[in-house]
Parts: sequence; C-alpha cells; structure tokens
Amino acid sequence: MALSLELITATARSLLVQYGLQDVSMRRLAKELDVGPGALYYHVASKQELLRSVAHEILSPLQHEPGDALELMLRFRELVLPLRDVGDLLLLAYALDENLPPARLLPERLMAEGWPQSSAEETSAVVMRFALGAVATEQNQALLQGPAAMPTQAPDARQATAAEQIYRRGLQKLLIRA
Amino acid sequence: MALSLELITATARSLLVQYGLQDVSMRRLAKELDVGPGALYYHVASKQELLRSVAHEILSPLQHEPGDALELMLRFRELVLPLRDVGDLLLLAYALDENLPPARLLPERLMAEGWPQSSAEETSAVVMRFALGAVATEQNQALLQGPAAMPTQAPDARQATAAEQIYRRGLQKLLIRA
DNA sequence: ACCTGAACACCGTTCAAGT
DNA sequence: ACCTGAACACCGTTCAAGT
Repeated sequence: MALSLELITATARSLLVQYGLQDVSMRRLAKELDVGPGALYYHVASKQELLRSVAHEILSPLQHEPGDALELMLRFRELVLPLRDVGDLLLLAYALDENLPPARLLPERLMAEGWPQSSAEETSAVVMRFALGAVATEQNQALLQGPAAMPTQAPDARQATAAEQIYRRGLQKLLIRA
Repeated sequence: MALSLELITATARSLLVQYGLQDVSMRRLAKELDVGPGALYYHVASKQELLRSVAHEILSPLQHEPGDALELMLRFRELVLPLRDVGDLLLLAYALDENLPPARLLPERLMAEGWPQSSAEETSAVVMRFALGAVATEQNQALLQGPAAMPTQAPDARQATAAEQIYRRGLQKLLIRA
C-alpha cells in the first residue's frame, strides 16, 4: 500500500472532516488504508503525535496569510470552525507544539504594527488562549445544542452570528495597545 | 451498595482528582463502587451527563464567592487548576450546560459594578471563553511538557508564574468597560 | 426498584513472526 | 524495511434475567 506519514495524516484529516474526531481511531484509519492496525505504528509514534501532525496540516494555510493580527485571527476561526470538533484537538496540539500556526506569526504581526516585543509576545499568548477557548466553545455548542442551528451562511449574507460577535469583541479588546 | 447519583458523582470526582480524567471510566467507576458496569446506567443517563454533574459539583463553590468579577475569575482558575486535566472536561460541560458556575454570577457581578446589561452579558461570554481556553492550555502544557515544572507554590511566595501573568492580563483587558 | 452478567461493538499499543 | 496477525488490557452502552 506504500504507507507513509503523509498518507496517514491526509487520511486522518479526511476522516476528521467527514465524520468528526470521534471517528478518527487508529483502527478505523487502518481499515481505511487496508492495513493492520499495527502497521501505522511503523510510521507514527502515537495517536497523539498523529493528531498534532493533522493539526499542523490544517493550520498551515495561516503561514501565508496577509493582513494584520485581527484578520489573521479571524481567518484562524474560519479555518477551524467547519471542522466541527477540532477545537478540543487544537488545545492538545498547542500544548504538544507551541509553534503551531499562528503562534509564531501572531507576535510578528503585532510587532509589525508597532508593538514592543515583550508585550507582543504576551498579547499573543493571551489572544491564542482566547481564540482556542472561543472556537472550542462555539463548536461544542453547535454539536450538542443545535446541529440544526449551524448557520448555513450564504457567503455574502453579512449578518454575524452571536458567536462571531463575541469572538470579534474579544479580539478587539485584547488587541488594544496598552 | 445503595448506589445513587450523588455517590457516583462523588466517586467520579475523587477518581478525577487522584488519577486524572483518563482514569474516569464507567468501568473503573463501577469497580470502585463494587457493582457491575451496567448498574451505573440505572442512575445516570450517560458518561457525558455524569461528567457534567461532576463539573457542577467542582464549580459550585463559586456560587458563594464574594468579590468583584476579576476576583471571581481568579478563584475560578484556582479551583480548576489543581484538577490537572479538567480543562477539556469543562469545555464540554459548558456546552452541555450554559448555566454552569460562574456563568450566571459573572454578568451579575459586572452589572453590580455598573455595566449595562447587554454589555455585561457579552463580556461574560467573552471572559468565559478566555478563561476556559487559558486554564485548558495551562493544564495541558503542565501535563505534557513539564510534569516537574508545575510550580509547588508556597502559598505565600507571591511571584506569579508566566501562565498566571497571562491569565491576569487577559482578564484586565477584557474587563475594561468600553 | 435496583442490580447482575453477559454480550455487542469497539479502543490504543506492542511485538513476534513473516516477506 | 515494512507489514501481518494476534494478543493485551481496556472502553461505553444495552438488556434480558434475577431479586
């Protein structure tokens, strides 16, 4: 089958997008790839490490994102939100890998906007924590309360949901230069 | 054995405190209580519902917390942080139950400090998301990077950890009246 | 009413053995 | 080098049957 880390990661990602995190098991993955479950462990150290790899792939578009810090974080939400239950995954992934995007880019952008280095770094940590909590909350609520309430946005219908409002307000306040 | 929701919840909580979330399984719980695994389901609808109940018990002290909004949220962190991996649990619990403490108390405190109702509610949602993301991040990092780095605080040694600094700064910014 | 016991349909991970 | 197959030690949940 020509197994590889790349193929495994890509398959895990498509399982995540199609069925959600609870369906991304090593055994399900192995079945999808037509190998025994043990075969995966030749290419990947653990499930945790695999999920970190998936998270990195998902977030890599942020590396080439133009715009200021606010736009970067809005793009972060847009990228993560459609993946239904990836919020919990990201919390873990950021703990495993502090350099997961946009963790490096965010302080750079702030410094480009004139923030001094030390407060740019502190603010980045604050903003990342807020963003992770906000998207995880938003996703969990969508999953548990109203799977029907997930707003099917006509991409032009520019009335923000309540959750989007809360996200923007938080960023606005946190990104005020002290 | 005189099983009950209260006994099951209390036992689950002590398992959580002693061994961490990954050791809180329905089967382990049943063994601890000397019953078959199925017996639990006579008293509790699902594991998710049980965890919500545990979360509620853990956070109930916040209901009798004096002090302003900032102090309330600092107490929240202190309450949750020692429970090692409860951050992920809380994210889920808040999605299942929007009234979990301090979700009701927080807007009340803000209004007592002179905030108008609508912005008190919005700010509460923002602050809760930040707090959840922050404690989950802090806990995950403590678990994965340095189980040794968990600062054993002499309760008087008043030098804040980096994580505590970040938490305070976030709250400060979010609690500025617009 | 409350619980047992067994079953169903799964997990992550390891590791000898094969090719 | 890469993978199989089987095993180990688990999961959450259901449900007939017992008391």
